[in-house]
Amino acid sequence: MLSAELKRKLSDLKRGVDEILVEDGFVDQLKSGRPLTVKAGFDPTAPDLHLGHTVLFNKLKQFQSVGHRIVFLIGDFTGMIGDPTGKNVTRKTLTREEVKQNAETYVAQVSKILDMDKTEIVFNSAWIEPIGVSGLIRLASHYTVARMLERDEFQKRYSQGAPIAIHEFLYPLIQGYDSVHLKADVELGGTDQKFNLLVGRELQRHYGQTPQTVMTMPLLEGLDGVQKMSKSLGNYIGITEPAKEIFGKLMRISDTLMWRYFDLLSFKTAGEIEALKKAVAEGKNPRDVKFELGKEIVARFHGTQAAQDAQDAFVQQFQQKQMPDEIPTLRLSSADACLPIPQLLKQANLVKSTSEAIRFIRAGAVRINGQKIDDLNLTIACDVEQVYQVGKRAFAKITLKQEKPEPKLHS
RNA sequence: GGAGGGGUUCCCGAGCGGUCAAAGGGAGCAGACUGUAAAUCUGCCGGCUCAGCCUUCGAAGGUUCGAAUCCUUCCCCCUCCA
Repeated sequence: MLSAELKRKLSDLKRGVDEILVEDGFVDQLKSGRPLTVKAGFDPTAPDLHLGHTVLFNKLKQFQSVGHRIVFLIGDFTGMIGDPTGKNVTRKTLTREEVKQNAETYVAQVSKILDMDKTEIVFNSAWIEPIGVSGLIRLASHYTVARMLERDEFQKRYSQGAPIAIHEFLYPLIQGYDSVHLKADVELGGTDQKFNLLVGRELQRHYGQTPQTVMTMPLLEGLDGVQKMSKSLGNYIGITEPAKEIFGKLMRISDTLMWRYFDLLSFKTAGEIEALKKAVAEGKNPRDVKFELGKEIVARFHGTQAAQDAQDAFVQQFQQKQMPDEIPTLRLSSADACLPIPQLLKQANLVKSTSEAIRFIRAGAVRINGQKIDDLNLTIACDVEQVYQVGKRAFAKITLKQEKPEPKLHS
């Protein structure tokens, strides 16, 4: 029978988790009362973290705050192989310098969530390289092809006759060996990592260790609400983005998705979230609930004041349709006394091309000083400061200056 | 080693000598509506000195008045057999 305290610990740590393997083992570990070694591995490739990544960090943070030992593993060795999960996208091999730099960026960003003073950062090349080819072969002897093929991804590809390169088998093995080396008690990963994480258990058993507890965290959907959040799909919110940007993006997610974000990103208790749901069901405007989400997340990365400012600016700009307080000011130069509007917008980077500018003007999306314009041939005179707006979000205060043309040298 | 299929604009995918900057769908963007939601409707969706011109259909050559479409060589991907 579990004590009440243990039960509470367990359910706190289980919150938001997709799956725990094996829960009984985990309970035993918690019972022991000793600090657990909690491992999570990361590719050294993409140092730009987004909210999707933070789901995992939030969980690490939780472990850390109750006194467990966090090992932050940078997979610089495995990074050279490439995880089979993402099909067979060829990865560029990184130099040591690049890996180091990426790692530093990682640490800087993660420090918004984790206490880095209490976090150990390790690189798996440190122990994988020394074991050499013979070590690798010995390692490979601990696992069978049949077991490898159990992996969903491999099975699918194998039965479809799609290629599986041998080196792809090595990834889970090495990742598993990391757990052996670190004597990990718990390993966290995304649900897509389940297989790899389980290999770690298997290998630890072979090396006479108690198998680690595997905890998988759900993948956070991106802004579109369907595909997982990822940089390459462009449906992400980066944690280094400006406060207003994060706030604005969060406001644009659908009401349904909002609850998912609450579950995976908010530090509110399950009870608090339930209460919000109930309030909305009883007629509270979901927008206001979304405000709360936005503020909490922005505050995490930019502080409370910035969060409040972001909300105020948002209300002003979009609800009251006023111009934002801060509009970037630009000074552009022109060889002539005036410049056609499409060129001006392009030079100001409000549009990608003059063709795009023309399209926007035709669509009625361009305003000058709040006044919609429809004249494609409009030219802008020098020395007049005006506010240009393209679409709902892009603003710039621009003054055009006539510059003397470069004296042309006859060659 | 043998046989076959294929590389088209962000993605999928039609086109198979001129009417092709290239159908259709998706994504994206803008406009309307709103809560900057979602859904829906409308439009746009290579570039430019924009009623015209320039550059795109794996790469390079060639045939032709004219090629994404035909020919040659090369590169790459995939399937089946061994």
